[in-house]
Amino acid sequence: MDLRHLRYFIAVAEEGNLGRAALRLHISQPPLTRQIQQLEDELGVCLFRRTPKGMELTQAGELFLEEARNIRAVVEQATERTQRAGQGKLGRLDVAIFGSAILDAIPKLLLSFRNTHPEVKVVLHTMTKAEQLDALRQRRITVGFNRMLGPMAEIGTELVTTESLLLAVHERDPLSALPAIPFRALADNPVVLFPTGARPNFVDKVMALCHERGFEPLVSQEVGDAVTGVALVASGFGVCLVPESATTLQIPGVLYRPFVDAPSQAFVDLSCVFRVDDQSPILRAFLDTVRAFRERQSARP
Amino acid sequence: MDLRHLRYFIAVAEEGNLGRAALRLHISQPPLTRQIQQLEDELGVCLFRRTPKGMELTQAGELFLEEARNIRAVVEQATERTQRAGQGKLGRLDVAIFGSAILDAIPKLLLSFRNTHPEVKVVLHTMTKAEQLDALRQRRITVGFNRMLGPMAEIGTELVTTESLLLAVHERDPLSALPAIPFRALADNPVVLFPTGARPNFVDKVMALCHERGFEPLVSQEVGDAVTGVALVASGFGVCLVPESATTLQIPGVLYRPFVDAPSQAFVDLSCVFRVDDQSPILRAFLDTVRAFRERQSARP
DNA sequence: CCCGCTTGATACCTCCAGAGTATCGAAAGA
DNA sequence: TCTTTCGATACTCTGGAGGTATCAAGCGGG
Repeated sequence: MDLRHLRYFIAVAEEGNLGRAALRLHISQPPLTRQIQQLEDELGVCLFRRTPKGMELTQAGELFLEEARNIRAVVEQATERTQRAGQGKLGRLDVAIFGSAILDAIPKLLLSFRNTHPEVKVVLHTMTKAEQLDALRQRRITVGFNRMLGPMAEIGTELVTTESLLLAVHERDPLSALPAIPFRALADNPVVLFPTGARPNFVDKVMALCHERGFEPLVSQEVGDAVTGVALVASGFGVCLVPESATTLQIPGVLYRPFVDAPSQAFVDLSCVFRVDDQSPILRAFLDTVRAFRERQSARP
Repeated sequence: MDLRHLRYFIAVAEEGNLGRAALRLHISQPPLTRQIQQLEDELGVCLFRRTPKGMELTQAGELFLEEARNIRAVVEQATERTQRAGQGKLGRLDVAIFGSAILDAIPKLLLSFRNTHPEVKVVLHTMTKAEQLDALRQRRITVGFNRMLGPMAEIGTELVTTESLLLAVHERDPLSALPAIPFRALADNPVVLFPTGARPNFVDKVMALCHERGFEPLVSQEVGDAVTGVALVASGFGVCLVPESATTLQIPGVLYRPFVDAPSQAFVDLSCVFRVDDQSPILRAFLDTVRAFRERQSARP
């Protein structure tokens, strides 16, 4: 049996007459006769009463008509859903994020994607950078977010946003009296650094900036993420270099200050990572959203 | 799109490899390649990732796999149900009965049919003989039950059972003292006759039997059906000729007696009627049940 | 009562699409 | 580097879907 048989059968049942059905199907009457006979033979069931007035459905035929219409509807729905999936409008997107990155850009980005692709289920996974790359290779995630990403084989990156560095200081720290901090202040004040873990990371960035200026920072503590770092600042562990978005964290006692001498490399990027060979339409749609987001950001800084 | 495409697609998805899928489908690999390409072109969606290891489903492909399996199941179920309908095992049978015939044979018959064809919904309609014939012609019913049926154009009959005539008498009627009644007694006792309505009927039968013996029955009342007739006997209206099955009506004060001289034509038949041109498998199955029932009846009288 | 119209069925032909054979190119493993 | 395994392509062939012509049966009108 074939979908053609069903199409023909429905036409004959609805027209009640081979000639008119053939007309509607844009074929001639004899092949239609044969296709209906073939269908009946294959089912082993008589579907029509042949009368001089036309074709009348038998009881079995009436039942089969319902079934045939149902099959047709199911097939149509299946193709429609598959096409939406093929356009990246239906499905699932597994996204990896790192501990404290959910501060500013990522929620906005995910919200924007959700608005344009309401039928895509976005699943979030918290992972370190190394775990993200592993998960990408195993296809457990489709896209990851991270900072300080170097070029990697098989992995593509797309910049989300670039943030300048700020210094988190305690309100009772004398530095907080200054509206902007000179970078060298890091040589004399204990600094909380993050994250520990896979290199290259934010710590390297800060160390490089200091070495560039010919001094060694006074490291008081290394922690896992920005939230912990700012918490330690609140407890008097010293100061902490954080990306702009960390200012979302309003912790009592902590103030954020820019650098007065704004070093040219005192910026940190947030990018997303994905397999370069991944042609998934959902990923493509997501990357489009990322690009649109970045353009909107740079348009009104 | 074609059911063949779905079959091929499912095979490739399950084997993960064109070669093995082709083997399983008993075709060679190149046509399979083309059919899958065709399916993808038609949907406008990429369903597989081609890798050197084989064919991996994309996300859209996975969704379509579920849909395809579902379609296959729906089609299978449709053919299966249609085939059962074609064998008369699934569907609906509209049956006409007359007022008081539901006494003995018909309930047993319907019960027996219900046991062998549990998925056929039997719908009962109460109709007079003339209404039954009309309804048959308009296909509002498939089979009817009645007595005293002559040959009719386009209508076939199948004998259900033949019952001998009994006389219903009141227990205070002197006739009730006799274990069997002489037929001539009808000449001297008031008789309740039924039914009124379309000829030929049971009344004609009784009149003919009397005339055959050269007397005219003393008619006290004509009524519509056996139940009313027996009720009148209970009220002292006289005697009433009834078919054997009426003895199921156990009304206080009414006794049933056979005729002592059992006239050879003192039998009345119950038949079913149907369109001779009706090839419906449910009707055929029902008529088979009727024949089997009659044979069982005549085997142990 | 016959003729014409409508209905589905049959015979025969044509041609396309699905299936087969041979072969290629790419990637992974020995 | 060579071999194996995978999918893709080019070419050919054949079965079956579709077309034309025609038939047989039943109904309605003259």
